[in-house]
Amino acid sequence: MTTSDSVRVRFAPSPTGYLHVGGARTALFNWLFARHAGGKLILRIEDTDFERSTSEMVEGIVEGMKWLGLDWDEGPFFQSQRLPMYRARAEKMLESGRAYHCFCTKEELEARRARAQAEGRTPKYEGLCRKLPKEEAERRRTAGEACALRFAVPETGVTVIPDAVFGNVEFANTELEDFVLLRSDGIPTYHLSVVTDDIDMRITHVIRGADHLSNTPKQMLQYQALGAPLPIFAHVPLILGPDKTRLSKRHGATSVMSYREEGIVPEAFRNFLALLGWTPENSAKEILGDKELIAAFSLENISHSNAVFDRSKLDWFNTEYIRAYPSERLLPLIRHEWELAGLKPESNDESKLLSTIDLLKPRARNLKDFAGAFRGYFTDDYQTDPAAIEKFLKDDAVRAMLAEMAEKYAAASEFSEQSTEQVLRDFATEKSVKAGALINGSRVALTGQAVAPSLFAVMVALGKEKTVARLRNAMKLNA
RNA sequence: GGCGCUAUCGUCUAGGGGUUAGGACGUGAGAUUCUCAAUCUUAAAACACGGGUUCGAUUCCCGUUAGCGCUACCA
Repeated sequence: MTTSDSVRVRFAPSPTGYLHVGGARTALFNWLFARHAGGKLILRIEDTDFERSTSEMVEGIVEGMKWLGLDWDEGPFFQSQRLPMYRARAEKMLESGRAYHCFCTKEELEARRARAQAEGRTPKYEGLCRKLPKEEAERRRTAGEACALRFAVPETGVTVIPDAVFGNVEFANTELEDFVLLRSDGIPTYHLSVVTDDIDMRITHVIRGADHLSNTPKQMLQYQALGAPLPIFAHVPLILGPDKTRLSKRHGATSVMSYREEGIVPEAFRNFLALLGWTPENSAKEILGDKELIAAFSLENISHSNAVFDRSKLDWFNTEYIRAYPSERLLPLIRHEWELAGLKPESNDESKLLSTIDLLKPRARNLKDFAGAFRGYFTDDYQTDPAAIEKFLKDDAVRAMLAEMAEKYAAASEFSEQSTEQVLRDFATEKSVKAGALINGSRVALTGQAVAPSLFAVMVALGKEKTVARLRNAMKLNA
């Protein structure tokens, strides 16, 4: 057995919300680590909070991972289906004296917490029921009195977490309270279920958000109580919004799938996310495909500080990826955008669509551009940008000349980039105007936009018929 | 409040006892004149603060401040 094939990591979201950006980054890091090590990634759904967990959210998480291209090797496992295992673990800890029954009611607990707070003391479970004689606890429990199971935290000493990212992090045991393992309804809390599952699923590396760092001593104590080997913990700094507070709905899109809806290409999003909180060793470039990301990934290069989600950098990655994508790969994504925008391309000729996409993609920043600014390349059902008219077509004389020039094109036997340019330049000479004026005007008349690729390439892409028709129509384009 | 983590350009970061503190995104300027959201050139922009240690600290230590996290019979 080599160390590499023994690596087992997990992504363990709770289905109380869609797959958000932070969760996606955690999933990505786990995936990169597993693939780098040739290990396994396990998907585990932490749905022990029945109140808030829904199956739609499970689907949403799966959908988000698939969109990002993150595949897993085992699961999804559902904690809700593993309840007996948690109870068995809890029972073991009760038997070994590391856990005890607590009969305090929620109300009592809350009242005491409020009082502690009011008196300026640290609100912490005082261990009232810990002092209960075993026999009495057992008697009350069998008599049917509701009770939770608490872990008996050592009253002295420190628990030190050897974290692969942050190094040794120490917590005094006195700071920890006797946390609940099993709720009075028999449902495990997070603290019990993660530990149980991570042991049972033979997880070797726990890679998760730094928000769990403070919970980790509670988990370490259980490993010790259970005599189980400790996994390697690696806590990953959090992702913040532009105002440096934790990324949340307030900041707009936090669901991964909303980025697909915004026209982001999945690889661009993945690349962007990978570089949020991690930098590959001596790598000058930032555009990194999955293979490169996997090859370079290591826990050591994860940063210790939180990172701000920078939308403009995401947009840059998106631009780079759209440009680099072969048009064959872009086409299905663009078709999705066309559907959303209700655009039906007039041509069914796929090679024509592909060549038009190739022409356009160096100027695209977003998949939506193909259904928005570039609409006129695919359908006659488009609007001319008034600002573009204002810029290049407000002169009646120019518009009239374009209409006149349309007839030159109609009469032309050849229709190539060279010939179309020749026609225009000859016509400009004939009219004693600058070719540029005609070119800029034509651009607006032909595409509805002030920005486009080289005009003659555009003409060829549109074809003779459309070029003529749209130039003839130039007179009607009033600002 | 307590505990924990963190602190390099606006943002992501590299670096590390002696550096012109490097790169990328974004921003400004210029070039191109067939447009620009393309391309090229270029500029501005950072070691949070205060004490130590040291010949020398942005780097190591302590403190302060700030931000974030945890502090539930949520996960």
